[in-house]
Amino acid sequence: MATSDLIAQFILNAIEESENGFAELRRSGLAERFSVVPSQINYVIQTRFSPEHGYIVESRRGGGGYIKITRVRHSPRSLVMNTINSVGTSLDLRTAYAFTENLYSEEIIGPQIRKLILAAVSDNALRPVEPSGRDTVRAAIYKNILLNLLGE
Amino acid sequence: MATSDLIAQFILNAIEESENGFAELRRSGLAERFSVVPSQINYVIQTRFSPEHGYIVESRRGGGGYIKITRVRHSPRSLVMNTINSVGTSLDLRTAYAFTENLYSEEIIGPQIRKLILAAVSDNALRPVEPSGRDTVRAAIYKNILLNLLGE
DNA sequence: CATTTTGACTTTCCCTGACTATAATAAGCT
DNA sequence: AGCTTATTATAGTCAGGGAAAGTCAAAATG
Repeated sequence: MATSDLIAQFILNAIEESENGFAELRRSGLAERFSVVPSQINYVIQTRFSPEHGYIVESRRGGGGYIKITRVRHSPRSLVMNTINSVGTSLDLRTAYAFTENLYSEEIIGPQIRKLILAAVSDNALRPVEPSGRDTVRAAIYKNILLNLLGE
Repeated sequence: MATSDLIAQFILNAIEESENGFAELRRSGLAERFSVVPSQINYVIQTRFSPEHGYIVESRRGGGGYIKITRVRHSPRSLVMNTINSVGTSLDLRTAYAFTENLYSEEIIGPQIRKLILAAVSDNALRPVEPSGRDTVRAAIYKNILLNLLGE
Protein backbone atom coordinates (compact mmCIF):
# COMPACT_ATOMS: atom_id res chain seq x y z
CA MET A 1 0.00 0.00 0.00
CA ALA A 2 1.37 3.35 -0.99
CA THR A 3 2.21 5.92 1.65
CA SER A 4 -0.32 8.33 0.22
CA ASP A 5 -3.03 5.80 0.94
CA LEU A 6 -1.88 5.48 4.53
CA ILE A 7 -1.88 9.22 4.97
CA ALA A 8 -5.36 9.46 3.52
CA GLN A 9 -6.52 6.76 5.87
CA PHE A 10 -5.02 8.59 8.79
CA ILE A 11 -6.78 11.82 7.89
CA LEU A 12 -10.04 9.99 7.33
CA ASN A 13 -9.74 8.40 10.71
CA ALA A 14 -8.98 11.72 12.35
CA ILE A 15 -12.17 13.15 10.90
CA GLU A 16 -14.20 10.14 11.99
CA GLU A 17 -12.86 10.30 15.51
CA SER A 18 -13.58 13.97 15.79
CA GLU A 19 -16.76 15.31 17.25
CA ASN A 20 -17.29 18.17 14.87
CA GLY A 21 -16.69 16.44 11.59
CA PHE A 22 -13.36 18.01 10.85
CA ALA A 23 -9.68 17.40 11.45
CA GLU A 24 -7.15 20.09 12.09
CA LEU A 25 -3.67 19.01 11.17
CA ARG A 26 -0.15 20.31 11.00
CA ARG A 27 1.24 19.70 7.57
CA SER A 28 4.82 19.50 8.81
CA GLY A 29 3.93 17.16 11.65
CA LEU A 30 2.01 14.83 9.41
CA ALA A 31 4.85 14.79 6.92
CA GLU A 32 7.30 13.91 9.64
CA ARG A 33 5.10 11.16 11.04
CA PHE A 34 5.00 9.44 7.68
CA SER A 35 8.56 10.37 6.72
CA VAL A 36 7.61 12.22 3.57
CA VAL A 37 8.20 15.73 2.35
CA PRO A 38 5.52 18.21 3.36
CA SER A 39 4.28 18.77 -0.14
CA GLN A 40 3.14 15.18 -0.30
CA ILE A 41 0.45 16.12 2.18
CA ASN A 42 -0.83 18.59 -0.36
CA TYR A 43 -0.78 15.86 -2.95
CA VAL A 44 -2.85 13.58 -0.76
CA ILE A 45 -5.34 16.34 -0.07
CA GLN A 46 -5.63 17.29 -3.70
CA THR A 47 -6.16 13.74 -4.86
CA ARG A 48 -8.37 12.45 -2.05
CA PHE A 49 -10.03 15.30 -0.21
CA SER A 50 -11.18 17.54 -3.00
CA PRO A 51 -14.63 19.13 -3.06
CA GLU A 52 -15.66 16.33 -5.40
CA HIS A 53 -14.94 13.93 -2.57
CA GLY A 54 -17.15 16.00 -0.33
CA TYR A 55 -14.57 17.91 1.68
CA ILE A 56 -13.65 21.51 2.15
CA VAL A 57 -10.11 22.39 3.06
CA GLU A 58 -9.02 25.51 4.84
CA SER A 59 -5.54 26.40 5.95
CA ARG A 60 -3.29 29.02 7.29
CA ARG A 61 0.41 29.61 6.81
CA GLY A 62 2.95 31.07 9.12
CA GLY A 63 3.42 30.47 12.81
CA GLY A 64 0.73 28.27 14.25
CA GLY A 65 -0.36 27.31 10.75
CA TYR A 66 -2.71 24.42 10.16
CA ILE A 67 -4.79 22.53 7.63
CA LYS A 68 -8.42 21.96 8.44
CA ILE A 69 -10.36 19.35 6.54
CA THR A 70 -14.10 19.26 6.93
CA ARG A 71 -16.60 16.77 5.68
CA VAL A 72 -19.53 18.62 4.15
CA ARG A 73 -23.05 17.36 4.31
CA HIS A 74 -25.92 18.17 2.02
CA SER A 75 -29.46 16.96 1.96
CA PRO A 76 -29.69 13.82 -0.17
CA ARG A 77 -31.65 15.33 -2.99
CA SER A 78 -29.56 18.44 -3.31
CA LEU A 79 -26.39 16.39 -3.29
CA VAL A 80 -27.58 14.40 -6.26
CA MET A 81 -28.61 17.55 -8.05
CA ASN A 82 -25.39 19.28 -7.18
CA THR A 83 -23.46 16.34 -8.47
CA ILE A 84 -25.36 16.35 -11.73
CA ASN A 85 -24.67 20.03 -12.09
CA SER A 86 -21.00 19.56 -11.32
CA VAL A 87 -20.65 17.09 -14.14
CA GLY A 88 -20.16 19.14 -17.22
CA THR A 89 -19.71 17.70 -20.66
CA SER A 90 -16.61 15.84 -19.57
CA LEU A 91 -15.91 13.62 -16.59
CA ASP A 92 -12.66 11.83 -15.90
CA LEU A 93 -12.57 8.51 -14.14
CA ARG A 94 -11.05 9.81 -10.92
CA THR A 95 -13.71 12.43 -10.50
CA ALA A 96 -16.43 9.93 -11.28
CA TYR A 97 -15.05 7.75 -8.54
CA ALA A 98 -14.93 10.66 -6.14
CA PHE A 99 -18.54 11.65 -6.83
CA THR A 100 -19.75 8.10 -6.46
CA GLU A 101 -17.89 7.45 -3.24
CA ASN A 102 -19.34 10.65 -1.89
CA LEU A 103 -22.88 9.59 -2.74
CA TYR A 104 -22.21 6.24 -1.20
CA SER A 105 -20.72 7.51 2.03
CA GLU A 106 -23.67 9.87 2.38
CA GLU A 107 -25.87 6.80 2.04
CA ILE A 108 -27.73 8.20 -0.91
CA ILE A 109 -26.90 5.11 -2.88
CA GLY A 110 -26.27 1.61 -1.63
CA PRO A 111 -23.44 -0.75 -2.47
CA GLN A 112 -25.21 -2.25 -5.43
CA ILE A 113 -25.96 1.00 -7.16
CA ARG A 114 -22.46 2.20 -6.42
CA LYS A 115 -21.13 -0.84 -8.19
CA LEU A 116 -23.48 -0.37 -11.08
CA ILE A 117 -22.42 3.23 -11.59
CA LEU A 118 -18.72 2.48 -11.37
CA ALA A 119 -19.11 -0.46 -13.72
CA ALA A 120 -21.03 1.64 -16.22
CA VAL A 121 -18.46 4.42 -16.43
CA SER A 122 -15.25 2.44 -15.96
CA ASP A 123 -12.61 2.37 -18.65
CA ASN A 124 -13.40 -1.29 -19.04
CA ALA A 125 -16.94 -0.48 -20.05
CA LEU A 126 -15.82 2.30 -22.34
CA ARG A 127 -13.15 0.25 -24.02
CA PRO A 128 -14.74 0.57 -27.48
CA VAL A 129 -14.67 4.35 -27.17
CA GLU A 130 -11.50 6.11 -28.21
CA PRO A 131 -9.59 7.21 -25.11
CA SER A 132 -9.83 10.84 -26.13
CA GLY A 133 -13.62 10.61 -26.22
CA ARG A 134 -14.21 8.62 -23.08
CA ASP A 135 -14.64 11.48 -20.65
CA THR A 136 -17.41 12.94 -22.75
CA VAL A 137 -19.28 9.66 -22.93
CA ARG A 138 -18.66 9.08 -19.26
CA ALA A 139 -20.24 12.40 -18.40
CA ALA A 140 -23.35 11.65 -20.43
CA ILE A 141 -23.81 8.22 -18.90
CA TYR A 142 -23.15 9.45 -15.41
CA LYS A 143 -25.66 12.25 -15.61
CA ASN A 144 -28.26 10.02 -17.16
CA ILE A 145 -27.99 7.49 -14.37
CA LEU A 146 -28.21 10.16 -11.69
CA LEU A 147 -31.20 11.75 -13.34
CA ASN A 148 -33.00 8.45 -13.25
CA LEU A 149 -32.03 8.07 -9.65
CA LEU A 150 -33.83 11.29 -8.87
CA GLY A 151 -37.07 10.47 -10.60
CA GLU A 152 -38.07 7.69 -8.28
CA MET B 1 2.29 -26.25 -22.41
CA ALA B 2 2.57 -22.61 -23.23
CA THR B 3 3.83 -20.19 -20.65
CA SER B 4 0.59 -18.26 -20.88
CA ASP B 5 -1.25 -21.33 -19.68
CA LEU B 6 1.09 -21.65 -16.73
CA ILE B 7 0.56 -18.04 -15.82
CA ALA B 8 -3.19 -18.48 -16.09
CA GLN B 9 -2.94 -21.53 -13.89
CA PHE B 10 -0.95 -19.58 -11.35
CA ILE B 11 -3.49 -16.80 -11.24
CA LEU B 12 -6.36 -19.22 -10.97
CA ASN B 13 -4.63 -20.92 -8.10
CA ALA B 14 -4.01 -17.62 -6.37
CA ILE B 15 -7.70 -16.84 -6.57
CA GLU B 16 -8.63 -20.27 -5.25
CA GLU B 17 -6.25 -20.00 -2.35
CA SER B 18 -7.52 -16.59 -1.42
CA GLU B 19 -10.22 -16.03 1.12
CA ASN B 20 -12.05 -13.27 -0.66
CA GLY B 21 -12.22 -14.68 -4.14
CA PHE B 22 -9.70 -12.37 -5.68
CA ALA B 23 -5.99 -12.21 -6.33
CA GLU B 24 -3.98 -9.05 -6.14
CA LEU B 25 -0.86 -9.27 -8.21
CA ARG B 26 2.08 -7.21 -9.27
CA ARG B 27 2.40 -7.33 -12.98
CA SER B 28 6.15 -6.83 -12.90
CA GLY B 29 6.65 -9.49 -10.26
CA LEU B 30 4.57 -12.02 -12.09
CA ALA B 31 6.42 -11.32 -15.31
CA GLU B 32 9.71 -11.82 -13.59
CA ARG B 33 8.63 -15.05 -11.95
CA PHE B 34 7.77 -16.55 -15.31
CA SER B 35 10.60 -14.83 -17.15
CA VAL B 36 8.37 -13.09 -19.61
CA VAL B 37 7.91 -9.52 -20.59
CA PRO B 38 5.33 -7.67 -18.47
CA SER B 39 2.90 -7.11 -21.29
CA GLN B 40 2.41 -10.84 -21.57
CA ILE B 41 0.52 -10.67 -18.31
CA ASN B 42 -1.94 -8.37 -20.05
CA TYR B 43 -2.22 -10.88 -22.83
CA VAL B 44 -3.04 -13.67 -20.41
CA ILE B 45 -5.64 -11.53 -18.69
CA GLN B 46 -7.23 -10.48 -21.94
CA THR B 47 -7.46 -13.99 -23.31
CA ARG B 48 -8.34 -15.91 -20.16
CA PHE B 49 -9.85 -13.59 -17.60
CA SER B 50 -12.34 -11.65 -19.67
CA PRO B 51 -15.86 -10.75 -18.56
CA GLU B 52 -17.11 -13.68 -20.62
CA HIS B 53 -15.00 -15.89 -18.42
CA GLY B 54 -16.55 -14.35 -15.37
CA TYR B 55 -13.74 -12.18 -14.07
CA ILE B 56 -13.49 -8.58 -13.03
CA VAL B 57 -10.11 -6.97 -13.49
CA GLU B 58 -9.09 -3.77 -11.75
CA SER B 59 -5.68 -2.17 -11.62
CA ARG B 60 -3.65 0.81 -10.64
CA ARG B 61 -0.51 2.22 -12.17
CA GLY B 62 2.37 4.06 -10.60
CA GLY B 63 4.08 3.41 -7.33
CA GLY B 64 2.35 0.65 -5.41
CA GLY B 65 0.53 -0.43 -8.54
CA TYR B 66 -1.29 -3.75 -8.78
CA ILE B 67 -3.67 -5.88 -10.78
CA LYS B 68 -6.66 -7.30 -8.99
CA ILE B 69 -8.57 -10.17 -10.52
CA THR B 70 -11.87 -11.19 -9.02
CA ARG B 71 -13.81 -14.28 -9.89
CA VAL B 72 -17.50 -13.62 -9.91
CA ARG B 73 -19.19 -16.11 -7.75
CA HIS B 74 -22.01 -17.90 -9.42
CA SER B 75 -22.24 -21.00 -11.53
CA PRO B 76 -21.32 -20.57 -15.16
CA ARG B 77 -24.75 -21.81 -16.07
CA SER B 78 -26.44 -18.89 -14.39
CA LEU B 79 -28.76 -16.62 -16.25
CA VAL B 80 -26.35 -13.75 -15.78
CA MET B 81 -23.42 -15.50 -17.37
CA ASN B 82 -25.64 -16.71 -20.16
CA THR B 83 -26.77 -13.18 -20.74
CA ILE B 84 -23.26 -11.83 -20.77
CA ASN B 85 -22.19 -14.43 -23.23
CA SER B 86 -25.23 -13.79 -25.41
CA VAL B 87 -24.43 -10.14 -25.72
CA GLY B 88 -21.33 -10.47 -27.85
CA THR B 89 -19.66 -7.34 -29.15
CA SER B 90 -22.78 -5.51 -30.22
CA LEU B 91 -26.10 -4.90 -28.51
CA ASP B 92 -29.00 -2.90 -29.84
CA LEU B 93 -31.39 -1.09 -27.57
CA ARG B 94 -34.31 -3.44 -28.13
CA THR B 95 -32.28 -6.47 -27.21
CA ALA B 96 -30.89 -4.71 -24.16
CA TYR B 97 -34.46 -4.09 -23.08
CA ALA B 98 -35.38 -7.71 -23.65
CA PHE B 99 -32.42 -9.03 -21.68
CA THR B 100 -33.10 -6.66 -18.85
CA GLU B 101 -36.79 -7.52 -18.69
CA ASN B 102 -35.84 -11.14 -18.55
CA LEU B 103 -33.49 -10.57 -15.61
CA TYR B 104 -36.21 -8.59 -13.94
CA SER B 105 -38.92 -11.15 -14.41
CA GLU B 106 -36.58 -13.82 -13.08
CA GLU B 107 -36.13 -11.59 -10.05
CA ILE B 108 -32.39 -11.37 -10.42
CA ILE B 109 -32.59 -7.60 -10.40
CA GLY B 110 -35.12 -5.27 -8.80
CA PRO B 111 -37.03 -2.38 -10.34
CA GLN B 112 -34.47 0.28 -9.48
CA ILE B 113 -31.52 -1.60 -10.88
CA ARG B 114 -33.53 -2.38 -13.97
CA LYS B 115 -34.20 1.29 -14.41
CA LEU B 116 -30.60 2.30 -13.91
CA ILE B 117 -29.24 -0.31 -16.30
CA LEU B 118 -31.53 0.97 -18.97
CA ALA B 119 -30.53 4.52 -18.14
CA ALA B 120 -26.87 3.62 -18.52
CA VAL B 121 -27.25 2.08 -21.96
CA SER B 122 -29.99 4.31 -23.35
CA ASP B 123 -29.42 6.32 -26.48
CA ASN B 124 -29.65 9.40 -24.35
CA ALA B 125 -26.68 8.28 -22.27
CA LEU B 126 -24.77 7.38 -25.42
CA ARG B 127 -25.53 10.60 -27.23
CA PRO B 128 -21.86 11.59 -27.56
CA VAL B 129 -21.17 8.33 -29.34
CA GLU B 130 -21.83 8.38 -33.04
CA PRO B 131 -24.95 6.30 -33.74
CA SER B 132 -23.06 3.72 -35.76
CA GLY B 133 -20.86 2.92 -32.79
CA ARG B 134 -23.46 2.88 -30.06
CA ASP B 135 -24.32 -0.79 -30.11
CA THR B 136 -20.70 -1.71 -29.57
CA VAL B 137 -20.34 0.60 -26.62
CA ARG B 138 -23.69 -0.52 -25.30
CA ALA B 139 -22.57 -4.11 -25.35
CA ALA B 140 -19.40 -3.36 -23.40
CA ILE B 141 -21.23 -1.32 -20.80
CA TYR B 142 -24.01 -3.84 -20.45
CA LYS B 143 -21.68 -6.75 -19.90
CA ASN B 144 -19.59 -4.83 -17.45
CA ILE B 145 -22.58 -3.80 -15.38
CA LEU B 146 -23.97 -7.28 -15.21
CA LEU B 147 -20.66 -8.76 -14.26
CA ASN B 148 -19.97 -6.27 -11.52
CA LEU B 149 -23.45 -6.32 -10.16
CA LEU B 150 -23.25 -10.00 -9.39
CA GLY B 151 -19.78 -10.04 -7.95
CA GLU B 152 -21.01 -8.77 -4.65
C1' DC C 1 -2.94 -19.28 -39.76
C1' DA C 2 -4.10 -18.83 -34.97
C1' DT C 3 -1.82 -18.20 -30.84
C1' DT C 4 1.92 -16.71 -28.23
C1' DT C 5 5.80 -13.82 -27.18
C1' DT C 6 8.37 -9.65 -27.39
C1' DG C 7 9.69 -4.77 -27.10
C1' DA C 8 9.07 0.05 -27.98
C1' DC C 9 6.26 3.60 -26.61
C1' DT C 10 2.42 5.73 -23.65
C1' DT C 11 -0.13 6.83 -19.53
C1' DT C 12 -0.95 7.12 -14.72
C1' DC C 13 0.35 7.72 -10.17
C1' DC C 14 3.53 8.52 -6.35
C1' DC C 15 7.12 11.09 -4.34
C1' DT C 16 10.63 14.78 -3.95
C1' DG C 17 12.81 19.29 -3.81
C1' DA C 18 13.42 23.98 -5.05
C1' DC C 19 11.13 28.07 -4.87
C1' DT C 20 7.23 31.14 -3.35
C1' DA C 21 3.70 33.11 -0.16
C1' DT C 22 1.88 34.24 4.26
C1' DA C 23 1.48 34.77 9.31
C1' DA C 24 3.34 35.39 13.95
C1' DT C 25 6.95 37.02 16.69
C1' DA C 26 11.05 39.45 17.84
C1' DA C 27 13.98 43.32 17.26
C1' DG C 28 14.89 48.15 16.26
C1' DC C 29 13.72 52.84 15.96
C1' DT C 30 11.38 57.26 17.00
C1' DA D 1 4.42 52.97 23.76
C1' DG D 2 3.74 52.54 18.97
C1' DC D 3 5.37 51.83 14.44
C1' DT D 4 8.48 49.47 11.16
C1' DT D 5 11.47 45.95 9.87
C1' DA D 6 13.76 41.44 10.30
C1' DT D 7 13.35 36.68 11.52
C1' DT D 8 11.28 32.54 11.91
C1' DA D 9 7.66 29.22 11.20
C1' DT D 10 4.42 27.48 8.50
C1' DA D 11 1.82 26.26 4.22
C1' DG D 12 1.37 26.43 -1.24
C1' DT D 13 2.90 25.66 -6.08
C1' DC D 14 5.00 23.53 -9.73
C1' DA D 15 8.00 20.91 -12.48
C1' DG D 16 10.33 16.68 -12.76
C1' DG D 17 11.99 11.91 -11.75
C1' DG D 18 10.81 7.26 -11.03
C1' DA D 19 7.76 3.28 -10.53
C1' DA D 20 4.39 0.84 -12.00
C1' DA D 21 0.69 -0.72 -15.54
C1' DG D 22 -1.44 -0.20 -20.55
C1' DT D 23 -1.32 -0.36 -25.71
C1' DC D 24 -0.20 -1.98 -30.03
C1' DA D 25 1.79 -4.20 -33.66
C1' DA D 26 5.55 -6.93 -35.30
C1' DA D 27 8.07 -11.26 -34.78
C1' DA D 28 8.18 -15.98 -33.38
C1' DT D 29 6.05 -20.32 -32.62
C1' DG D 30 3.41 -24.51 -33.17
